[in-house]
Amino acid sequence: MGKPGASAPRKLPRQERARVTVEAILEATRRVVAEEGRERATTNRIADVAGVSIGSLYQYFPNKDALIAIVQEREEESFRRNLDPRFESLFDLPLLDAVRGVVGLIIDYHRESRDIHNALQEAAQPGFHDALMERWLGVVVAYLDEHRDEIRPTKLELAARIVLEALEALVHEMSLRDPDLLDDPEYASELTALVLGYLSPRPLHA
Amino acid sequence: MGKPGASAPRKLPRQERARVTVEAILEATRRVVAEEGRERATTNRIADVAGVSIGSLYQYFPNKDALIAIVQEREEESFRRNLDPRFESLFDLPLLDAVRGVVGLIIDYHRESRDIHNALQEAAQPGFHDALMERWLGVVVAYLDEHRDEIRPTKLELAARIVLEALEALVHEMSLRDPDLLDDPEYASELTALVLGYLSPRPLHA
Amino acid sequence: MGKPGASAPRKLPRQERARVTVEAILEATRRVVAEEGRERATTNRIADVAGVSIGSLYQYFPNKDALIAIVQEREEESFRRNLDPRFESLFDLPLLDAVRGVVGLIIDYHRESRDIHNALQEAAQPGFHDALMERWLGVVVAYLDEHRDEIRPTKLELAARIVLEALEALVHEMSLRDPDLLDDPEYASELTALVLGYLSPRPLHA
Amino acid sequence: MGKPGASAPRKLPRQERARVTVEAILEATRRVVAEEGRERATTNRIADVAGVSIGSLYQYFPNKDALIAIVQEREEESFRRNLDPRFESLFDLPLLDAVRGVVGLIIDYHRESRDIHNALQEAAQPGFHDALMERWLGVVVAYLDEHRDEIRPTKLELAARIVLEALEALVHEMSLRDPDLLDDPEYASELTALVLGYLSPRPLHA
DNA sequence: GATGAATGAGACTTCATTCAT
DNA sequence: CATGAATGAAGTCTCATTCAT
Repeated sequence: MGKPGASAPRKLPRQERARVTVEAILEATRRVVAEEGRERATTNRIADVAGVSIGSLYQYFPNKDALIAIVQEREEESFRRNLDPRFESLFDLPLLDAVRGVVGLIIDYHRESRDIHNALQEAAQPGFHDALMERWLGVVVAYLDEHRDEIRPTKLELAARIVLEALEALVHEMSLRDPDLLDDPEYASELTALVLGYLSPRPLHA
Repeated sequence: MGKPGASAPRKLPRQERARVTVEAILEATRRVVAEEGRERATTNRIADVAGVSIGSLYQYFPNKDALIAIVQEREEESFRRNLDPRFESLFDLPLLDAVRGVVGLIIDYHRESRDIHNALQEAAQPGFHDALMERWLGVVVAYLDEHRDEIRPTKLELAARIVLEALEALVHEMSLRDPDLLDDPEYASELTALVLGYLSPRPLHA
Repeated sequence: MGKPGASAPRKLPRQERARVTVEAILEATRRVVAEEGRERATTNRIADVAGVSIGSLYQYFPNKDALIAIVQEREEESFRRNLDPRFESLFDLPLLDAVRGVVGLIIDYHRESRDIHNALQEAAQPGFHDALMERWLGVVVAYLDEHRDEIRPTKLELAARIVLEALEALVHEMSLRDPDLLDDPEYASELTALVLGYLSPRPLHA
Repeated sequence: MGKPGASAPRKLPRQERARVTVEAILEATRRVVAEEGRERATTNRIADVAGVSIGSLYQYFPNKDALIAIVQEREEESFRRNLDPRFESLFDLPLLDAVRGVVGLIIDYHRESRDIHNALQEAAQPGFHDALMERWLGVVVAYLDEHRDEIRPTKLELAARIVLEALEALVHEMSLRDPDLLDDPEYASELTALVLGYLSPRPLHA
């Protein structure tokens, strides 16, 4: 995973009790990182919030970085499980609906995960963002390829990247700056317009 | 500024010598943060790079956060001075040219300032980004207002925000992930297409 | 023994199963200490190597020091059983052969037990060395007494100590620094010469 | 140097005050290691004994190992300065006097430095012993070479090693076990006899 | 009895900040 | 004013030992 400490728990919990502890630590990490930021997320604080001794934390995680990396992976995995199916189901829809769907999906995603997403992204690590982006990119490229004659751009990978990155950034920013906007249908429809306008074959400056 | 001990130097330098010292410290901070990242930017390291004793640093800056805040402000100010005039000069151009100009401006901006921008943004502090955004927003809104009849969106502030945020994010991402793309005219033209497509009055799904 | 909680198992194993456990722990301790050094010999590691839970370890040994003390005693005991008979059998031989025999014995001893001997000696505890020394000293003194008229020294205890200590030290050093020398018959013969030269009644500087 | 942390102070003291601090730390290390053993020699304890904050310790020494390595080097250096000249001056004397001199020297050396020598040797590091041994070995070999026709051994390096190692070990042991013996002239004369008997050309078992 | 989960004192080290010179 | 020495809270991590199951 690039960074040190990798991701394998140093000891696998055998008893139920231990599984609870591990879970508490992971959840505490998630919360502390999300709510108080990465700087505040000291191992002592995490152990504290988890209601567990510092020793227990190190019984299951080899070091702080590994712990945070694991939380990150889990977050990612969780989003993967939630969003990927919804995302892929948009595949069969016509352009307009597909775009609307993607916009909605990204908005939902940020609504749910604002804090953790944000705090984790703060890290230098590749993070979420990239993983998501990477996986979705392929799907979008394939979709654009299938609808090649309905759209203007020809460099599909570039186009896909522009679309996804723009949506992600815009929603992300808004989720930080003006969260209420996420619930405003007009915002969603403007984002849809942004994407459709970009893809649209019509002459731009006739 | 959110943080304590914000941004006023604790003591204004009276003598020339002192002004030089303050300058050295600020420049050292900038360099260390930009080149070695925020973690490595300890006050002792900064003083060292500045060729100044740690005591002197604290003579002029009440604490580390304030020091960094000031550097941030100065960076911002510097960009303001460089970019604002160029930005405002686009004001008089027709839509197409104006958009092209803004795209070029943002690309230039990131080309020059990747490291420092990036390192500072890492902070939780509002940062650059926002300041820039805030100021430009007004200009863009005004411009859109003047060209109201050439564009589709009616909520001008929202539209301006979408445009600026999308451009900023896309260029920022690319500057990190694929810096060479910043020099590719095709990338610039796609970004232009994105914005024009969004603003364009033509019916999107007639 | 100087240290607290010295050397009595906190609980004597009644069942066969328990005896096996105790044995496994002691053997694991021996191996870990010998092969990985005293620093690596944590109680958890020992329990692990013994294939036993840490709880079991503490069921039979009150603390780490006691555990190691016991291992030490057993090592000593083992050498006692192996070497003492051979040592005592030299008793009846004439001086030259007796000395040769002792030299050979000490060399063998170190060849076999370099690691454990070494690792245990590292401890501040009196250790092996002394126990061995103490027991053998008496035998040597008795022997010298019997051969009183063939040797120069009259303070027999001092002489015995000098002889044994010199041999032990020289072999020990060589076993660490140049182990191959232990197999070189010339080394053995030089050691023999050292002892005989010391004991020899002949005028040294006539 | 072998071990980590090397030996360069991380920062050279400029002011007299700092030099005093550094000295206090080194002396405290020496004392704590000598009097309480290596295990007890924690950096906090050392700082405490030095009457200095833990931060000051780390201002001048990069880590514990380096600190101890430096103390070791200094000890060695100190002995070098004290003993080497005396040792080399024995060079010109006839065999009997030279041996007596060496015995005396080694006894003096241990009388002065029992504790520190002992504690430092405990370490796995090459240590004192070896350094001393190595340097002296050459001198002794040269001496034996010059007196080649007065002595029996022909493998001079081996002989030198046996002599030095035996003396060192015997004196070392005695300094731990029966320190008063170090002041007993009879002990010295027995050691002399040991060496002379070994070197003596007379047939041992004619 | 056995297991292994849990504990927490304490070791090492960093770094923002103060203070004597 | 400038210097840099000194401080110590706080962070990461280990490991002997206890305790619930």
